[in-house]
Amino acid sequence: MSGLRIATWNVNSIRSRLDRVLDWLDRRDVDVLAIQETKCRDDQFPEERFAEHGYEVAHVGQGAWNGVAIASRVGLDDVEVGFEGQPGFDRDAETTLIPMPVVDARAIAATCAGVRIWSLYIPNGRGLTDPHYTYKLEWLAALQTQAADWLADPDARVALAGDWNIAPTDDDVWSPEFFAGKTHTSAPEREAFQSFLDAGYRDVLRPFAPGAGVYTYWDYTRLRFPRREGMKIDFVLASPALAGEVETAEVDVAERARDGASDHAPLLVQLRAP
DNA sequence: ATGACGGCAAAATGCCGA
Repeated sequence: MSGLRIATWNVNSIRSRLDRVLDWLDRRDVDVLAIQETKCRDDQFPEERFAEHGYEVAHVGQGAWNGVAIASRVGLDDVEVGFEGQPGFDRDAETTLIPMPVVDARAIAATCAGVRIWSLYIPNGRGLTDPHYTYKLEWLAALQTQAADWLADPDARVALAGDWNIAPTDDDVWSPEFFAGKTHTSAPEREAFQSFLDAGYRDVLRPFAPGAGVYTYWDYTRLRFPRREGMKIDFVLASPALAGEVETAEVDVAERARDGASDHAPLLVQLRAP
């Protein structure tokens, strides 16, 4: 019996990417997939198609934006939408007097074969002086507070999987200069990412793909993919116990090369057989 | 100095993305 295969993928619309996502799950023999940017309401999510391929799905959607899900063929228990203290964002704060922050569909959890999986879509930030940037940092701080607690049991098997919208080191972007003054590489964002590592979480990919030029995202424009100009912004951060079970991890870059691909490639993690 | 691609929708232009 082989070990669990866990993946994360920002699919940039599950309705546009449905056939290729299902095909990828089959081809890569994936047990659990954390999905981000489903871009649909709960009633629009194609659960039946996933069921045909043997997967149960937990989803929380927000229409055209955001949306996260977990698809599993090894059980899907204790589903949790959002995390305690998850901040909201007020889209109309600039133009309306009454604050109306909305808790975005950016976090969902489930326990699959004994692993607590979080599918996370960290806010983009937009610009260093944008309210969305403050929101991003608050969101990460609130998540870190909870995530640190999830490590109280040293045997806890926890995976924080998703689109972190942070490139933690200069090796993780094709041009550090290009991103100077922009989001994703700023010191506060990198410190926020580091705070998860300081709490004990580990980037499960880096040991298997060290150094520069390992990316999970390439902009659709400017021929970024053929020019190999990408960013490493998708991560599976694992608790120490879970990280110790990892046999190998890889970015499926070939999936990004296909016609009609998401701008993100999937990240696949293979655990050792029990 | 802005756009490019791509997706979505109170849709044929505006928004969001990183």
